[in-house]
Amino acid sequence: MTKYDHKAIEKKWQNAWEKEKTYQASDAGKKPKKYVLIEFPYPSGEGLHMGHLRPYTAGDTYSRYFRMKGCEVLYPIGWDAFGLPAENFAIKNKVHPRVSTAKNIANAKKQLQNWGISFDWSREINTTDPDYFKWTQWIFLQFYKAGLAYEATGLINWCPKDKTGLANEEVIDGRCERCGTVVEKKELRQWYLKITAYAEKLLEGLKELKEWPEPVKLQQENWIGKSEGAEIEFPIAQKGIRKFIILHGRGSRPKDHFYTWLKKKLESKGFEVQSPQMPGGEEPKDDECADFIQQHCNLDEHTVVIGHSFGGIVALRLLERGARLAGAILVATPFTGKFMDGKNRPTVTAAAKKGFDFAAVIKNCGFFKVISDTTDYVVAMSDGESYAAKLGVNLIKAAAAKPHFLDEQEPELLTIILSRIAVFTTRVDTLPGATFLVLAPEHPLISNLKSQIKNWAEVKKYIENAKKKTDMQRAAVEKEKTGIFLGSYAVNPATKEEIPIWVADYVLMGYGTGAIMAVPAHDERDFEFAKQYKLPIRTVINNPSQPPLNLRGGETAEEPPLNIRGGEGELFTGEGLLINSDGYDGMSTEEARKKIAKDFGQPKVQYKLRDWVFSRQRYWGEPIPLIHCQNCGTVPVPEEDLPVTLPEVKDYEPTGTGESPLAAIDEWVNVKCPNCGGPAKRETNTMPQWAGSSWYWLRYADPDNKKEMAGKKLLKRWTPVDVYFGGMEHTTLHLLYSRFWNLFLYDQGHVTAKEPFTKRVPHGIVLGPDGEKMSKSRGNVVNPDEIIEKFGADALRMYEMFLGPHGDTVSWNDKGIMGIKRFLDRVLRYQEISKDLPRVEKKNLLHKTIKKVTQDIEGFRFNTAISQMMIYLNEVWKVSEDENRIEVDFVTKEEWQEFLKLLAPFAPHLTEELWHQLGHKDSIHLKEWPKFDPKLAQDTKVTFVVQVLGKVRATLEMPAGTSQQEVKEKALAGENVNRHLEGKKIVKEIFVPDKLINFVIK
RNA sequence: GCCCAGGUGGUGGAAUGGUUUACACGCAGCACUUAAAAUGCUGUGAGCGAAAGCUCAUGUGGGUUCGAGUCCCACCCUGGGCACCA
Repeated sequence: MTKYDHKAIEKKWQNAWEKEKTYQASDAGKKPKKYVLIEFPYPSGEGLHMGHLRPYTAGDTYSRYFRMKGCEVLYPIGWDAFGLPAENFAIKNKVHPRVSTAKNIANAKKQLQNWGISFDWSREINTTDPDYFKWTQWIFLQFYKAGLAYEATGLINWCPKDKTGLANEEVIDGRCERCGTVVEKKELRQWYLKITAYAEKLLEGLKELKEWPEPVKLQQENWIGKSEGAEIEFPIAQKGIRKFIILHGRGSRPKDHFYTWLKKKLESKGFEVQSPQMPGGEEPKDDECADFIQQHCNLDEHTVVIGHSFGGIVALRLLERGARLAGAILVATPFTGKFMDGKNRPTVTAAAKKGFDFAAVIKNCGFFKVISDTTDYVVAMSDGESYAAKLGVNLIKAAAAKPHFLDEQEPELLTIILSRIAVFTTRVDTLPGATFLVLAPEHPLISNLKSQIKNWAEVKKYIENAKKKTDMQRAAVEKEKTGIFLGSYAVNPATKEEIPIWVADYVLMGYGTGAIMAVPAHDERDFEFAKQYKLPIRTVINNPSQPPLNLRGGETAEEPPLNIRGGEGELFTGEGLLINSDGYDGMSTEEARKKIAKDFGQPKVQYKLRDWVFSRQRYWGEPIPLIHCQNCGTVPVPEEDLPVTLPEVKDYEPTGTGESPLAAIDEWVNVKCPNCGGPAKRETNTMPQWAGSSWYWLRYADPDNKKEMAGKKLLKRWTPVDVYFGGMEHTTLHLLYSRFWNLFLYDQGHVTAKEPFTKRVPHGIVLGPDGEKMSKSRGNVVNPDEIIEKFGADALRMYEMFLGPHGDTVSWNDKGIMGIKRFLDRVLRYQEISKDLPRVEKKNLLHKTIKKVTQDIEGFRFNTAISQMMIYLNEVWKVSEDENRIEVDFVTKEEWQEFLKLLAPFAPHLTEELWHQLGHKDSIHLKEWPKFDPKLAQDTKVTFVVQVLGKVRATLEMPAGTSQQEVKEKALAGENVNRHLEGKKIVKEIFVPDKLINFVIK
């Protein structure tokens, strides 16, 4: 008995396929295209594992099937080779990541070839290849030019072990996705991609993805987290302010910038406003201006001075001279007199350099607000920070509509000046029930209120503690809510009542406005908080399942409303009719939402999705192609200078200070500004690993293009990807990022398909034999290469698919593979021993098998396709004791060849070998896929089930299509059936053709 | 807590509302062999029975139906995602 020498045969055909370029996809030709994609691997030092094998084999089987179906199949492969492991290896062993990566790639490539995967190797790509990342950088520049890449300082997730910032999506359960370290919050200047600008498009696009699994779409939808509601502003109760004076900046006039707009806004709130033109024009002097104001304006304890830029210096000068004011608001003031753009403004600098008598300034002023613009590139944030500290307040950071607050309208400024607290809510209808406000500990307005906060030390302690807690700790406390009263009150715009303002860490700065209106009677969290601190709970919606309350909320007309004693009341979060809400009483919650939003707020849509932190402080990534020039600000690297490659460094160690190791390479960092030729510095942050994988499928279409990311013609030929195999774990990472990039590139006219992946097929995880996740530490890792050594690639591939449905998590079972091995051996032996023997046709079974295998491959039910082929072989393979004495007929050569073709996508090596042994000279993998005749695929003989009262009492073998009458007659002749019918009357008869007959008796 | 997916023999799993347990593993018996391995054949949900056959079994409890693993309601458990998102 011959045994299948898998080693020799598999090698032989792998070499032949490579030589013949059997799987190369043609850019030309008339065949319909089919683009099948798997998630390209990270070439780690460990090599590829079972987790790679499963999707790659599925994609391979699928691709081979469509090739035989007559499609031009593109099944490409590449390497996602930037990333931390290579860099950490470099740090440890002082080997350049390029070197270790190349070695790992060579190894992984060999593995893939041993697995017999039919990749088109001519299109192999590598994200670390400068010819590739040139275009990754180019795409970044398109984002930058479109205003979708921006730099900002913010609290970001920071991994202390990897010493780099992380995107929101990379934090799993409060831990770093890569190394599992608890993530900290760190304030850093970072690059962001404005994925939030695409939130709506990403959400809308999901609707078009008809061939995506619902759970994947749902998970993305939840991640984007759209909620529709309203923003409402609560004015802070401030008594005693009657007048504002607006002091303009250097060289400006009262009609410039936001001044006129602000004046009108403040006047409409009933304040008196003066906006005088100060002397000095382009070169104003602070003392002259102060003189002028003192002469022309009435300054008193009811006046607040707003100083913009140079105007801020004048304001402080006035206070220093003894003017008494209610408050001073300093907007983007260059306190140190230094400018980031390098330009000279001599009088401003001179005025600032004089300094101030802070003791006098503080003594004469009720409150200070120091406001800096996070997008300012003229006045440094540090100016604001140091002066805020000297004035004893926290700096208020605001995003100006135009840098340095130069726009005609600056809404954020108005909010700060008026001390209004904006809240976002999806339940505007409950506004009359808002009995207090809660700010997040990071809320910028808190420092604003400082002068009014009597227990500042306590508040400060609370805030600092909250900031120290990680997200995980903050969420873990869940049960007990903590918070502290700020001593200030805001006005509920609906009830006009003054309600207390609290700080509590159950309110998150990152969502909405970082402040909420608390409606304890109708929100679970607010309810808990109110109970804890005995705050009033006012019912404003009647619970329909409870006895109705009167419109004032009491049970009888005489009873007072239900908002009396703090901490007492009921919670109801459902819908109903409004009560206790004056003009809104009796309305449904739905009606009230519309009406109250119209009266007191404006409609607003909020998303949970945050912008994508796009910079990493590491070496082994694509350098962000920007240059910082003292004169021109941030300048993109000209496209003709791309790619910006990585310099050689001695040390790959991250600095840990928030700067990349690249920052230490002076000869790389220092460049000439492409704009003005002056001295400039390169951006030293690199891109996250997700960058290279966010467009790679586009490059496969046109991998050697030197002029473009990918040519339109070839993009049209190949994209979108028809089927994308991959893991659930990428749903809110790679898959979302890729859709974002593709949608953006589509909007910019660079790609031809709006959505990148027509169909998404998730695969299950392969667990170890113990049912646990395979890991070195558990010692349950099954190495695919060892299995191949023992059983061959065909057996391994088929067994992986046979283990269970493609989407399910499966456990590897060492013994099970023998079943597949036996099957393959039997296929081989069948062909051997059936030579020169008489043959018969098994048409029905063959067509049934063709039908099942075809439909199962298309439906990704590879396991049942394999079962059907086993059934076929079992049926034709019946040998008595002596193998040479044939008991059952062999099928004809024609039928056998059809069977081999069915098996070809699953066991490519064996079938190719047998195919050639039958005398063929060409590859089985390019032969036409068998067709089935639906009539022949049906059974000629069927088993009828005879039931009495739904219970099986007999079965009948009869030809398909037998009439009800005939079946009934035969059924009633049966002994057992008769016994159950005895003495009863048949009241009903149910007949299902070719299936069953059921007698209902009485 | 909320949102998904799932729960079927000793095991992996199969099953358009129609014989539950296909296919495979494992196990048992038999054949071949001096023997073992390999290979082949037969059997294999549980209980009762000599057999014919009967009863009970798809997480639990109800319901719809001539008939439910499949549809509906409630609950339990496992896996995945989100998690104070206002």
